[in-house]
Amino acid sequence: MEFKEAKNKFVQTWGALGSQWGINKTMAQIHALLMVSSEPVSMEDVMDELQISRGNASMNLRALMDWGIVYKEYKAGERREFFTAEKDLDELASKIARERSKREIKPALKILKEVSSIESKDSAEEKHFIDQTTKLYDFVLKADNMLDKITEFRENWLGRLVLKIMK
Amino acid sequence: MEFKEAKNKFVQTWGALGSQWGINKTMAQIHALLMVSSEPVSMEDVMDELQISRGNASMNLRALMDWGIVYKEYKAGERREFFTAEKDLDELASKIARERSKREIKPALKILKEVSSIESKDSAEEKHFIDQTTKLYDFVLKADNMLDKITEFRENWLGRLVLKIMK
DNA sequence: ATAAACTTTCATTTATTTTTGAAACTTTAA
DNA sequence: TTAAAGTTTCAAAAATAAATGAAAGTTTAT
Repeated sequence: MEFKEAKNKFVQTWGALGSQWGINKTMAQIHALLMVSSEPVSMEDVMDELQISRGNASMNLRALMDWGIVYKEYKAGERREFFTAEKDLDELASKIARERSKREIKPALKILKEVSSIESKDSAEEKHFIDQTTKLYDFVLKADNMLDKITEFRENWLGRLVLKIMK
Repeated sequence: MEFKEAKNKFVQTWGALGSQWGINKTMAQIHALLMVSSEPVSMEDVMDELQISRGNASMNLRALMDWGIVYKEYKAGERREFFTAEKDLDELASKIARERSKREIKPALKILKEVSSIESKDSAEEKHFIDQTTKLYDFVLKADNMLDKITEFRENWLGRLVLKIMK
């Protein structure tokens, strides 16, 4: 396999994986492209390589920046904007986890709490509902906190040092 | 909030959360419904409660059984089939993790390995590609193994005992 | 053997999500 | 200040994913 083929395969695979996890395919593909680019990439380049429209490129680059995993760069003497991806994988995972927690898990938790707090009538059906949603709330909360802990730990410099030494 | 309203809200929320994570909305809703039902539920009930067609109910129930998180049950003297969800949340998480690993992560890993194994030409661009995809392979592999370890641990009865005691 | 009760399948329809592209907007250099 | 270079927005179009429903397939009781 030659470079160009491999690069394309990687971009397609990353895009497909993204779709399966609820991330728009093009967004994942752009991210893949930037991940393996040694140099900052212009919007024009992204459009060319992925054969997508300017609007699409613009919107998904913005979304990636909102997620905090792609950065804008300015080159001296260049008018255009260039983009680079966060290449540190621990940092990447941590940002994705933080963002999904904020956007999806926290709001879901709020609703789980609400629905598990209804007045307990005495039917077995309602008792089971309250019991099950309460358990779910506790479980999701615990899982979410675990992600937070990992993130906190990583951001703490002493932790980082330990990580580096361990590696 | 009364029971019926709370139940509906829970089902909708679980469905929305599913969509965001790449799981078909109806599949997630059916799962939610079964999770909070104290009694086994017939296909007819599912169709009624979620206002969906027989075909849709059938296919999504099958998909949930393929994931190993919903079971068929037979009631004595009843011709119809009934369904129940896996209600143990650790078990549920473990099955979902196993299944996503098998269907999505393992195949992606295979391709990551392929593309990271191209002959290294000497351009910086190609070097960077190989370096980055190799790192990604290692990272994803490590994350995937972690999930396996957690699952293994949970399945081991001694481990289970420890878990119970810790709780 | 057969018909009633129930489930599955899949071609077609519907709904949802994503993409396009052209107009509006912004920035910069001259 | 203005026009060229570049970016963003968003209504409409296209692509994709999901749902329907009727026909085909099973199973069970008689």
